[in-house]
Amino acid sequence: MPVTIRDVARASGVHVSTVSRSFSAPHLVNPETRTHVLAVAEELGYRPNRAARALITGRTHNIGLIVADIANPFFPPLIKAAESHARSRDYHVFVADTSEDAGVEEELVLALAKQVDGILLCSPRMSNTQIEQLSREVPLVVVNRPVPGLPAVVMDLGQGARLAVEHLVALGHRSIALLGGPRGSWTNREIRRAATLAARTAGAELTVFGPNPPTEEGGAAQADAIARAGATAVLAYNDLMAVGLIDALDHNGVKVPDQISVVGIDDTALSRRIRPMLTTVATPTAAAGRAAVDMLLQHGDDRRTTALVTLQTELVIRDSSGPGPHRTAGPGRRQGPPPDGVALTSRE
Amino acid sequence: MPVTIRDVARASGVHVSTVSRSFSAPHLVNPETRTHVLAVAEELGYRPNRAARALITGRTHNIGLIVADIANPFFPPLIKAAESHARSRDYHVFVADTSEDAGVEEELVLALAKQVDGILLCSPRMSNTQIEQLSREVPLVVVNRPVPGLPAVVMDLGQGARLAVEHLVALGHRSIALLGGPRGSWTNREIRRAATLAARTAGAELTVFGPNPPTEEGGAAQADAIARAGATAVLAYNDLMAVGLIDALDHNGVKVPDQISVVGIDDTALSRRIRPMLTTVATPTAAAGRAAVDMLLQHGDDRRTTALVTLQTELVIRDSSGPGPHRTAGPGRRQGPPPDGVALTSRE
DNA sequence: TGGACGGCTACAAACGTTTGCAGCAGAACC
DNA sequence: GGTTCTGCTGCAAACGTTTGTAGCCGTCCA
Repeated sequence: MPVTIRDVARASGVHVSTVSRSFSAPHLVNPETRTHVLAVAEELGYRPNRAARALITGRTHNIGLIVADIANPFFPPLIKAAESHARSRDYHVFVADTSEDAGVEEELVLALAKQVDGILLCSPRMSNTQIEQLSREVPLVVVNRPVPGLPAVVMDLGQGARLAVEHLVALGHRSIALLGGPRGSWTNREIRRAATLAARTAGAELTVFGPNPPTEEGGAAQADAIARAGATAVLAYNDLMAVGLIDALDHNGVKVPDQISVVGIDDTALSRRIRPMLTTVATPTAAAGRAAVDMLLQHGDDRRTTALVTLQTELVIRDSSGPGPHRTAGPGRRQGPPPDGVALTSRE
Repeated sequence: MPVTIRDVARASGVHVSTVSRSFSAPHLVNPETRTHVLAVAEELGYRPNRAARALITGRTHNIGLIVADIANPFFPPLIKAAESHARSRDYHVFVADTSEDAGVEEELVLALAKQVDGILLCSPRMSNTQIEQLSREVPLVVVNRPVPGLPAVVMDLGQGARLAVEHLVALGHRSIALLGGPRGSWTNREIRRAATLAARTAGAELTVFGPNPPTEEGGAAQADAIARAGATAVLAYNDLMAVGLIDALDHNGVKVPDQISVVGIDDTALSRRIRPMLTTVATPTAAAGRAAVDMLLQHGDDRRTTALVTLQTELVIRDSSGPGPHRTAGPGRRQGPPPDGVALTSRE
């Protein structure tokens, strides 16, 4: 016995269409009538049925948000920001988790397609062509990967990786390991590309270890290989892997940063919580969530015109990176980007 | 130009009702007809419009999941488990975040009410009467709080707090601080009740510091007061606060566990990542998420009969708790519950 | 051989909205 | 005083499904 628009119409002595317009087209109805209708609706506790509305208007006022792994600390701030931003625009958010599986990803997009006005696809593992294909079923905004012809929000991790490598080289490291992320990740390729270039430019050697699952275990698993290879510094695909690596190194008696420097990526909450505090590349995840929602909601051609939003990253220097064997006189290692607090707040 | 049931009907030469039944009531349609219809539907890429289905059946096949703070590491595993479990039963999940605000909480329940078949209300900050009132609008399952007459899933944190206090007393602590959580949290009251009782029973003194926001800052803020009060051990409302506290103590030159022991609650991923690794009360969050979904989906009277599910907690002893001043001969502090790995997997 | 029945399908109403169109009153204009 | 216009409201169709009912045809049993 939920109260419908008809109940409100009856109780306020007007036609349903007038009630409808009182809500969705106020300028078409007499102000007096409208306030009366709204009062009655309020009293009856009327809430429009969005399914019915969706049926006729074709717009659900829902959006989908698909991530690889909710439990990965990179995503919650993004989800939180996207959800809250969407809600402020009267949209609700379906959240789904693919468990890093491209198949599940596709399935989820298809399953959600008819139920949402668009989908935020975060860090997809599918191929570009698959994504393009799906974008014909439902509007898509891709996060953390540029897909030709589709609106996307990416972090400039090329720059981030370059900053990280330059930082390590400046500290005196010449043999750097890149702890790679998952296969299929654009971010991973981008980091690899930029890090390789930066290392070559700076005259350092960079070795890639991977691909690996983007988890602590993935990082830990490469600890031996990296130590054995004689690298004195590591750039990890993300904070989680950096943490796993540091732990495994520590377990093997290798001290960070004394013997090996480790730099993470993402600046998740985790990076300030572990010891040594993690030097890492900060990515503006909350801003990315909001930007993606904005792109999705400004429908039509606009979406094409602002097709790619690139957000800046920055290096946050903490305690997990220290002097390397080739250290020359130079700036103190604490110099560089502003201290944590400032960096973190100013990024917003 | 999305393909509807009518397109399928036309293309396969049958009536729409036959198409509909081919999907939702297979036994009512001739097997041959059905396979043909399904083939045509597949070929056309037909996906039933859930809004339309919801309109007529009254069931949306969506559920709402409302949490206090997505970024709090306690919630992601719960969300993940709930989402995946719901999806396996062909339900999709709206996730929303209240920012620990009771007002937003109510608003969200109402906003979601018409759009879902039920809502999982996690760690609500509202009053019981408010919750009961809302449950007349939409089926509710409460997590982390028992509400009379409503189905609920709770963790036995009374037991957890007791175990923690007994552990600390066994280590020789007689002056214990309880780092309280947020006002309005049932869990907080429960912990307080059980810890107080356990301390009294064991002949120890327990002082409550709080309420506090359930964040690192909330924990850090009480570090001075706790140290000044001369407590030698602390039981914190959650891991996040424990971490903040440990950090602040460390910053003041107070060593954990040498000078003060700290025990957390929740066993979030964080607790194994920080140093010292956190002794904490493990809560089965993933199991809670699944149980809550199950309770919600077994509609009708059943929901009443299994109105309260209580999940067991257990103490996971790690490195943040150590001997206190009144240590007597006794079991080594490493004894007790099984080691991490076992405890963590067996809990599932 | 007639009737009952069972298996299958078509018909049409309904779900709760939105929205183009028509109608109506009064104001404004000439 | 007629016409046009404006502001408001009612009417009814439509959105894409589900589902109760009725109809058809063939089979079975007596």
